[in-house]
Amino acid sequence: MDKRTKLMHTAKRLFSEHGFYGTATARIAKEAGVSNGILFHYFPTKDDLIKAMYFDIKDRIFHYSLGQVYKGATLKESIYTLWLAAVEWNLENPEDFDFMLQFENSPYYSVEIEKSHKYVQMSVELAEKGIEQNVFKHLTPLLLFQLMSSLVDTTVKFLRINPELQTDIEYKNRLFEIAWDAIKK
Amino acid sequence: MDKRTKLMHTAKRLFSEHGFYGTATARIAKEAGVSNGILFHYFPTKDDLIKAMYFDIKDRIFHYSLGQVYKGATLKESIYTLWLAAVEWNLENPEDFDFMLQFENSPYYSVEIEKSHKYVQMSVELAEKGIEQNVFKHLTPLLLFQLMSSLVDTTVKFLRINPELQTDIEYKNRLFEIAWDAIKK
DNA sequence: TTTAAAACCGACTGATTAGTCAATCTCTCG
DNA sequence: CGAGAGATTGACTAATCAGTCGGTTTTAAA
Repeated sequence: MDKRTKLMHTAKRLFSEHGFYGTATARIAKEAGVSNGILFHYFPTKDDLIKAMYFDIKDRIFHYSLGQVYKGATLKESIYTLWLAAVEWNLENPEDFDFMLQFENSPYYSVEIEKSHKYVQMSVELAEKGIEQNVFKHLTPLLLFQLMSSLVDTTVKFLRINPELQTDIEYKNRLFEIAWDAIKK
Repeated sequence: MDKRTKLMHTAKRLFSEHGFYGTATARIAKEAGVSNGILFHYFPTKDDLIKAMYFDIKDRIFHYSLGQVYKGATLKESIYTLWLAAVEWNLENPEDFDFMLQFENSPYYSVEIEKSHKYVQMSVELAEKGIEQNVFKHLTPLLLFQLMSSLVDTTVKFLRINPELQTDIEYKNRLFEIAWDAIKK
């Protein structure tokens, strides 16, 4: 693993545990087993590191989710697949999840940053389709996406403190129905 | 206004704008027009200040919301009233809203802290009632509350970037239906 | 009026921080 | 091989930070 990646791994762990505030750059470098200088070689400022991590995580969840949806699926099937992919990915990557929550609710974040990512763009297109087909409530597509996202987040938080339900696919289906009922007409 | 309150007001403004990380205690004291020492007289550590602010905000939204629900209301009416009260309070107090989002998604936060507040306890009781009456989905009451909360947050974020909709009560009712559909059986 | 506690001040400090820099090493490719 | 670019080091610094402290003022009750 190259040092840039090592740094991001360590930073993710420390940020999710101690927050942006509680994590010194020197500590990140030290625990990553690299020199202090190399951190600033790859990420000119601490903020750059934080933002780079955000885009990296979004990229990975995007590719993970996209690989799951298949062409012939109905709209509900596609939404279900994406919902489940997001839930499971976040459960399997708790540090990424915590990092994202912190980032998206910090002053770093803005709607512009959100909209700039392919993952969001693709989801919004799907929402538009659902509205056209009269399957979804007639609301702004971006809002529908944000609603789904926040329900995913809440679901993940819930399953994290109830790990015995994580393997119960029947229960997960019921949790999906919450999200589906929220957006469907 | 006493200095303790002044400090909390200023801290709220600075935290919501620059984050916990980006706000120095000295700056809070200076902009509040009080001495540095008095901050640590009232709040022994910066963390104490942050936590005190959290409980203060929860208290205020609790009293605001509770004043709105009336005795004879049906379950749906009560939920609607609480939903609307939360949405409007957050829209009218954007700094409190931003602060809460940051706090609740930071390492400061835990389920224990959440459950410790009356506002949550009362909401959970309402959720229990709805489940018993077979009006709500049969899920953990706390989960139902958390779902509602996150939908309120998403709604507030949405209305903030679409201010022209904030006075449209018809539109707000449609937004409420999202939340209602999510939890109702 | 006395007294004690609480409120208040702001200069100060020791620790910590993000970021720099001059030097060395490693890799790649002509 | 040789040369240039990128990778890497870690000691260093200037700034900043949370929190302290010795002393003064205000408050309120006795």
